[in-house]
Amino acid sequence: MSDTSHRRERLRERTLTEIKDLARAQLVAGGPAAISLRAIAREMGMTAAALYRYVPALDALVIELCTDLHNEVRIACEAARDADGDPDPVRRLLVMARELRRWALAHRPEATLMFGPPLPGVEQFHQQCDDLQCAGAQLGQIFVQPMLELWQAGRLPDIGHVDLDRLAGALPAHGELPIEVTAVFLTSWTRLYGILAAELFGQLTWAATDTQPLFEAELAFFAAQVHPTPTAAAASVRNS
Amino acid sequence: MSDTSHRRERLRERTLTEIKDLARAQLVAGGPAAISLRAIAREMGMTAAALYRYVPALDALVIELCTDLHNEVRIACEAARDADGDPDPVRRLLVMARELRRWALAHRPEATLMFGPPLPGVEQFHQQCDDLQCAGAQLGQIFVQPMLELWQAGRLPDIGHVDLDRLAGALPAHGELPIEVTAVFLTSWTRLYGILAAELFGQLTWAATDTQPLFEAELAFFAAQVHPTPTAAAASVRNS
DNA sequence: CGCGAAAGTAAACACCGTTCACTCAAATGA
DNA sequence: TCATTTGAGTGAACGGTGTTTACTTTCGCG
Repeated sequence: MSDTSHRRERLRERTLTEIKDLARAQLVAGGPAAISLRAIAREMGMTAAALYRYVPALDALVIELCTDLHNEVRIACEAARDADGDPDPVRRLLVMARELRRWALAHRPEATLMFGPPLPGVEQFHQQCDDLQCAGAQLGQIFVQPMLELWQAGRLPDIGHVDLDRLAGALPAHGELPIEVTAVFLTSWTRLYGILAAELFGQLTWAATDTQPLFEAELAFFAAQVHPTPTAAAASVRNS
Repeated sequence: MSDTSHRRERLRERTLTEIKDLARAQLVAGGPAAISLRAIAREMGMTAAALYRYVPALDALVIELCTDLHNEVRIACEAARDADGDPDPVRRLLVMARELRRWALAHRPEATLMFGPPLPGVEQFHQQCDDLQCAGAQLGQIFVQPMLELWQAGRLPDIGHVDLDRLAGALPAHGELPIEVTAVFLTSWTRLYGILAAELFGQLTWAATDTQPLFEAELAFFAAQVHPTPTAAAASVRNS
């Protein structure tokens, strides 16, 4: 009973992955706005209405795709980190950040969907705060974790001029992180995000065409700010 | 002859501003994707086809709206700067940056349109590099200018770890700026942009709900990096 | 084999951008 | 002043979108 039922489910899941694959293909081909249920159905030789057996609405499909992408880039960063092998937190951060940028520029439409503004109304926005940002938070966590290690080792950079009291009042409930780690993470993350998003969205095409020097400079700046451990780990600033 | 013709032109221009006003109202109400020619025409008691006497296409209308918004925020920043009156370049930069953030958060849909990814295809993207980024560049220029003054006064912050050679190879032709100024500008601009865009796009709702401490920290950090002039101007770090 | 649930279809509704042929009024020139 | 040209606006159509509803078909399970 469950055997054939499983076959059913597998078929269903296969159809759903086909839907998501086609959605991604459309995303790659024409950007986030080009994702269309009718076009997916057309390509699958089906009616658009049939897709509603698998997806409650277009928004949900886009959100799910967005979640998958967050996981994909997180796994890519983790893989790059593990492939490098260096246990030094700073080195791990640099490797992951570079992989994040590499992935984003190699998958611009996907990155635009992930890091750009949420598409339609406000519902999806809140959804992003709960469901998707779960994946988004997981992506952030792999950067938070090495910073936490740095903090535990007393190597965390000084939080420049951040008003910790006010920042502490603006944190979500689930934050069990030391406020210093949060401050350093947010500062570094938004700096990298700014360079990446600005390039992705063509915000500074009038000022520069290659943001790699800026990105590397932020990485080097961060690394230089980390308090050196007496033993080694000062040579990890070097590029890969 | 030209008298009546002028009246005609005024009427035409009045209609065009009405179109753009309604487009902006839709933008405010429902985000960039909610801008619709048919809805504008409906609200004006006209046919959608009639709008094509005033606007070549929806994309062009959005681009023009975007240009207007860039000018509007630039003028707002200039006004804040002039209202403050302090001639110190650092002080002017801080005032303008704060006004930029205040405006963006007070006009989130408009800011999303301006600072988010370009909506449809790639054509608009290039248009943004030429026509719109003309307005975008002007917005950037009011921040470049005080930095240029700082450079002339020998007070420009040290460009952290930016690879100036590589950066110099990635600049558009129209750049007659000293490379150090460009480097400092791009670094500071992308840092502020990152905080602003991240908040606008809900990218770190899982990590923080108020980015004001981060923004102020970046400003303070920049101000602290400026080489002090022998006379005064070190007290201008204070908030307004 | 027959039943029932799941999958898929067809049609409709309400939108959207855009184009084309057409009307109508107003400004222009002789 | 009168005919003409120009511009604004209309109506209909084409092709596209998301979504819902009622209906049909298919297929696994008892």
